[in-house]
Amino acid sequence: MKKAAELFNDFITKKNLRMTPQRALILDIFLKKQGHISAEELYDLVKKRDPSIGQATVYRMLKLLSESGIARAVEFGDGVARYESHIGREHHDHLICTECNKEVEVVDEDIEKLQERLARKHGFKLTGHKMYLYGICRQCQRKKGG
Amino acid sequence: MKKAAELFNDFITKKNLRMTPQRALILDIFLKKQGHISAEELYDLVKKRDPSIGQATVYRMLKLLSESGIARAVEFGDGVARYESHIGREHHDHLICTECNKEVEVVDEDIEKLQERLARKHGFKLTGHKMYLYGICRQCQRKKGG
DNA sequence: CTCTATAATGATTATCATTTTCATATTATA
DNA sequence: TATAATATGAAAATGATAATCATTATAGAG
Repeated sequence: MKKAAELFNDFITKKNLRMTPQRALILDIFLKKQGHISAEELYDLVKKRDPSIGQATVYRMLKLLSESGIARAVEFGDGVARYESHIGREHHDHLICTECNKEVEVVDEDIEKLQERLARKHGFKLTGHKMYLYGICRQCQRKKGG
Repeated sequence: MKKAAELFNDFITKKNLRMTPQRALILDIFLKKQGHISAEELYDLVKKRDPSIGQATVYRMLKLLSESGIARAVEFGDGVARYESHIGREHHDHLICTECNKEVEVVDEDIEKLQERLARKHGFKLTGHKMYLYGICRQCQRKKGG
């Protein structure tokens, strides 16, 4: 938690921006929330603690969090941007059940290595990736079978 | 080309929908366009051939194309949905240069196998995936270096 | 071929997430 | 504190997509 707050302060300073109570509160709430969160969900949480904060501020803050590398966007293809904390968390990809929308965070070192290799083969220097695996989870397979 | 048109006809029939000149034209243009295309880009192309076609029809058609398995959505995270032909084309993933937005279609059989394995490990039956690799292409690396 | 029920069309409006605007308030600093 | 720049919140604007609805076109029955 502390590390992220420091990182954000560094970012703010470097960019000649300013720390404000609103930003501090939004950062705090964002970091405490695990998993992914949309701007609106975050706004709802923020409002509970300070109803005077506007949602434009939340949107603006999410942009700053992304730029600073503290948050990163996760696309689910439903037209809503979601963000997750990118600091103090392991990198992971997403395994999603297309029946019940359950989501599991996964990592596979071998895949990561092959991604590097694949990019290099095409002359690219890999800087990041997003991988979404879609399938049917155990429970939903049972449901369908029964 | 022919195969996709037949597939769409089968889909249309099975769903008790109807083939129309508009749908035929949009399908034709969609199939001829390689790479990915947004609803608006497709609409612009369609308008050139028949200015009377409305964009609602294009949106509706893209939905049908997705449902029928002829098109599939590609997310680029810029808030615009793009589609690409999914028939008569090899499956592929995307390698994108974050500097110049150049995009290369890639496939790696080893990665595909590991994805299967990873999903299975979590009890999922894999039905599909999306993988986006982000990096800096050769030219842009040079540019930065020079 | 004609009739008929139903689906498709296109123009328009609505929706929903996100961004911008702008007047006001707050901040860091001199 | 005074000042210049940035941040805020409310509201309006935007942009992509979806829904509405009156009209038109289609497939199949006869």
